[in-house]
Amino acid sequence: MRVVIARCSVDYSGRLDAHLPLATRVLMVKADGSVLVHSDGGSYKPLNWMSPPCKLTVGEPSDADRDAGVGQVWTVQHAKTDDKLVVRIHEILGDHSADLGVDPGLVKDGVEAHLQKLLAEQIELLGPGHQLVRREYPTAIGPVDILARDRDGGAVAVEIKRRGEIDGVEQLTRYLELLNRDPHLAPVRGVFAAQEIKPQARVLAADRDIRCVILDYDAMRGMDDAESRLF
Amino acid sequence: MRVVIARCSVDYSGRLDAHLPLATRVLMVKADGSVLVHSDGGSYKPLNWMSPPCKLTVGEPSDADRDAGVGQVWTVQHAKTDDKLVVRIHEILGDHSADLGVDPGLVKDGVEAHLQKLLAEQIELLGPGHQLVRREYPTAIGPVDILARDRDGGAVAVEIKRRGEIDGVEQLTRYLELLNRDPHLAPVRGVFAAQEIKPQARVLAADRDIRCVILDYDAMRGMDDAESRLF
DNA sequence: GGATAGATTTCGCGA
DNA sequence: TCGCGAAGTCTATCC
Repeated sequence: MRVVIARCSVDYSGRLDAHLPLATRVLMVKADGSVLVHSDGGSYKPLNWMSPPCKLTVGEPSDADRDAGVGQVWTVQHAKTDDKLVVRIHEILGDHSADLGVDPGLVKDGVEAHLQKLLAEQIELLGPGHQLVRREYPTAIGPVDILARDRDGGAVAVEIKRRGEIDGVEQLTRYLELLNRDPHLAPVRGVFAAQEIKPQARVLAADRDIRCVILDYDAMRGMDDAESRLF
Repeated sequence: MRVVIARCSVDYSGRLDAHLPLATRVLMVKADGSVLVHSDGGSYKPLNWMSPPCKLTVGEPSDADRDAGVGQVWTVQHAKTDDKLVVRIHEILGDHSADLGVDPGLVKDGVEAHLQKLLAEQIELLGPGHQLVRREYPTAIGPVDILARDRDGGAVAVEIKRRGEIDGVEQLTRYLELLNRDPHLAPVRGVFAAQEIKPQARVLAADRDIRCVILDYDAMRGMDDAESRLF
């Protein structure tokens, strides 16, 4: 890892063209050759970057660049596409290197998979008498998050999202269309379950006779802990 | 901007919980207090981070932490949510600060808006005799990118993407459904226009009788330049 | 300010 | 490798 603080201008060409005027920025060069150009603000996203696999070449400036005050030119060429990042460095204010080694990596918890697991365990949240058929019920266009039966034995397909938006309703609609072709299942009702459901998604779901269920993650997790303690 | 190279462990809690074991990493502290934790690989996305607005507090380690070799503890608390990032620093290998000033910002070219503008100007790319009605034609669920008339006066709704995927076809389908309820417009045909259209999107479009048109951005831009030079 | 659509999205999983 | 869905997505735009 090498961190350079420099006055520079940057040009990217590839999927789009972008230009950064001359200013002082932080250049981060990673061991795999990838380069990030950061300013002192914004979010975690760099102003410009080149993703690996790519190759960094340091070259001399052209006469025109030299006259404009450029000291060196970094060219970062992507290995597989024609994406290219060119950094024209006018002045280096800091240059620091360190050997970081391989990172042991991140441990995560709390995503949609967890919601799905919890809802499968607490399937009666869909209503009294509901029973789980299975998680990830396969269809021709991909698995439905949960397939269940209601108190009367009717099939229920559940799509789970952290945030319920229009896309999720569309997805569930495609599944329902397919599942309803199966005479062993039809008629299949749809349930759209999420921690939060956007108004437009709610309207679309209502229009398609899909029921919306809000999931309380903390309550479900609490229930899970309580159950764990019992056994 | 402050860049610290340190052996540290990191814990994030908020929308999820995540933990990074002890290793050497680069910590970037921006002027707005936001913090990025980078390893020597991956893409531009940090292993962990805290977005502004937030506040960084440097504190003494607890006795247990001190026994484990922790020298100082950074707590980065988000100002509006209860997201929190805790960095336990065992050893500082480098600490560099620089005043970057405000960045003049990025100049972009080549996005969807530009494609839409170019296609509106070169509407005959849809076929001889086509005429533009308007860009961003409003509907109840949002504006259609382009509404046009074909040589026979039939209405044509165009959805434009840089990369054409299933979502775009779904979006256009929703628009068509609405537009076809308007007796002044119906029947409305659909055109899915993109620089590149994924096979699955193409199949779905064909199934819904939506025509696919590939846009050659360079050619359209060249045409635009040529027209500009004429006037 | 809330909702929506785009992103040089990136990331991870499964076929 | 490709395709698809999720993301602590982030960000700009529009209402």
